[in-house]
Amino acid sequence: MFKSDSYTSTHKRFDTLIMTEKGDENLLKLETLRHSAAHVMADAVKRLFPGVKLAIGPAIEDGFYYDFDYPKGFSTEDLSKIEAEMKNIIAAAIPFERREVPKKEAREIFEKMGEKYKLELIDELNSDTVTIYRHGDFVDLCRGPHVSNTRDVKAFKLLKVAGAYWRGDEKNPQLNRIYGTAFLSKKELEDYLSMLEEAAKRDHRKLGTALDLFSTMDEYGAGLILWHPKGGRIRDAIETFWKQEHYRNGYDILYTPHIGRKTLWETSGHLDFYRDSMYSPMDIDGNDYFIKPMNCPFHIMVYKSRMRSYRDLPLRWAELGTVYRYEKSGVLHGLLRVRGFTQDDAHIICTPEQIEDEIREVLRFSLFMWKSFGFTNIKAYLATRPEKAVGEPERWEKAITALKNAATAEKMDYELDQGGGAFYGPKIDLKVKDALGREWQMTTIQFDFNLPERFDMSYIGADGQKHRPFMVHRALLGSLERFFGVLVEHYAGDFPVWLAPVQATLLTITDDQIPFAKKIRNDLKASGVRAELDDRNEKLGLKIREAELQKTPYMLVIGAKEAAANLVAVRSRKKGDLGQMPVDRFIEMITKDIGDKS
RNA sequence: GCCGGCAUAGCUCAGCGGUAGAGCAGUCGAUUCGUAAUCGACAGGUCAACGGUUCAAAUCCGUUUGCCGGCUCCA
Repeated sequence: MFKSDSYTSTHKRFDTLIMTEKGDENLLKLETLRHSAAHVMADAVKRLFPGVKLAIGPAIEDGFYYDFDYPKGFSTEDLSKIEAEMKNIIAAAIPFERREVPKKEAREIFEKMGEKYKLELIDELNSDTVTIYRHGDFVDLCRGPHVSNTRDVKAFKLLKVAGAYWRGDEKNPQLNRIYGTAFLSKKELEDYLSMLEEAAKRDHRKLGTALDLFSTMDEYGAGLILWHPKGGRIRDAIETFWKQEHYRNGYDILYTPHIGRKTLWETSGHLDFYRDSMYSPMDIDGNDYFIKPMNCPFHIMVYKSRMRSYRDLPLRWAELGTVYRYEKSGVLHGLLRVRGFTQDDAHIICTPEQIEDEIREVLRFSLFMWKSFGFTNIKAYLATRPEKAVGEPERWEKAITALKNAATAEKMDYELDQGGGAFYGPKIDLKVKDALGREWQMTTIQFDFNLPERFDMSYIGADGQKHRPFMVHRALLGSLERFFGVLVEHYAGDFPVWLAPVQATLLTITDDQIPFAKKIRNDLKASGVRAELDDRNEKLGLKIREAELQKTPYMLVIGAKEAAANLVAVRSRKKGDLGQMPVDRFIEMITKDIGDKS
């Protein structure tokens, strides 16, 4: 017999509870609720679409899904039908019941229902017994826990249908997934839905068109980006800052080619383990050349261009290196997943004694960069040695210790991904949270025990002998394309003054002020301010509206009064009308903004 | 690559078997205006491409290209 769930029965109705920011207990409740919502949805789907087979239906970070085997597939219209049926099930207030049964019995139950995926799951479970949950006629293999009654599922919404492979493997049959979300209260559901709307409004692809920052078009190829003048301005501001800070932090800057001979990629091993991401070779004078998917082999060639002494180390070589990698057509996404992109790459080559300090410096530098771009919520993920790996274990140990110590020294909490490192070295990744609380993986600091071996890199130590250096790859922003995409969404296109493509727009009221406005614009430009003049014969209201829509930080209104008194009337996008002032004072003000990165 | 959806003017979208539409943007003209949209005229399209069904295709079918949502969340 089914009996009432021991977990859920001791708890109150969930819809009366409020989820707190980090309450583990509430998180558990939320997961329970979502998982229960997935069951209710599966029940509704089985009622509406007989013959559907169930796969899996877990709670996920912002909701839940259930995978169904239903060859016809679901349409968006089906979602509202399913929602309506779910509401019936919820209104019927059916209790959830839990039962622990021997595997054999579970097999019989699901065999009778023809649930072949469930049978596969049962066979894989290690324990002798499994738990099954039931509400009404709906029975599912499930670890639980669940809410006590279907009526506890109140605030839910189905969001989208999608294809998904059984167990995420493209060789397996494709299933139909329905995504939904559920919250403990209606209020939280509404907040979540409006967050989704806000995210859609901030979509960098939309803003990219509206603010004329960049474009992608099918005429010249998928996953390739054109940077328009305004996007170019921002990128230039980023790159200028990036270079300046790299020089300040002891880096040198390299420039390396876009293509390289086959032998280089053979030596590096890329043609063995990275070929799938590389484009076909081109023939040049009978030799195969490949477009680079990474910069490292070239940096190593620079290293090997002459003998290196321990006195030369550490070497910190950075490059804004544009690489091309094959990505499956279906995964391309605006600026966030592209086929050609510019990494803010660097390689640090150093002695074993230097790695602790070097890693700590990289981490510190990285955090400084993120802060400069307005990101303060950052998490670290440390990945250690996988089973299959190259490099001596002592080197791995030393590197992991250096990564851990650096994180501790920078007071960063890190999550440990045991065995999650690449075969050639451990790494620490940083994920940053944007203004909407979404997490993006950006920075990576990665040891490499493979390439120094393959290229036989060495330096002469104090003992006069050859030694193998340590090599670290690192990208702080990741790639300029991806970083820019995240930046656009983070600021919703409303860039701080130092990044804004147009920092000040001059707005004339009548044609009479054009000569004066031109002079002011030139003064601003001479002072390094990115200024534009809107001298069209249009009303002030229209010019202001358009400058606002372009998210220009400052508008300088110039009418007869200003021209006569040699003043500008300043309107700040953030603070509104600031009144009249001499140009010099405005330049002082905006220069301070630029310097403060505000 | 696979599943599903989508592709109409520069942008946002309507039309869904019977000769291509709107708003914004553009061009021209009028207006010279004080803090989020001045008025009018004009121009703009092989309805993504190719093939098919039909007396007739933007509309129905197929292929290709591109875009969008997924395919990593594990009873």
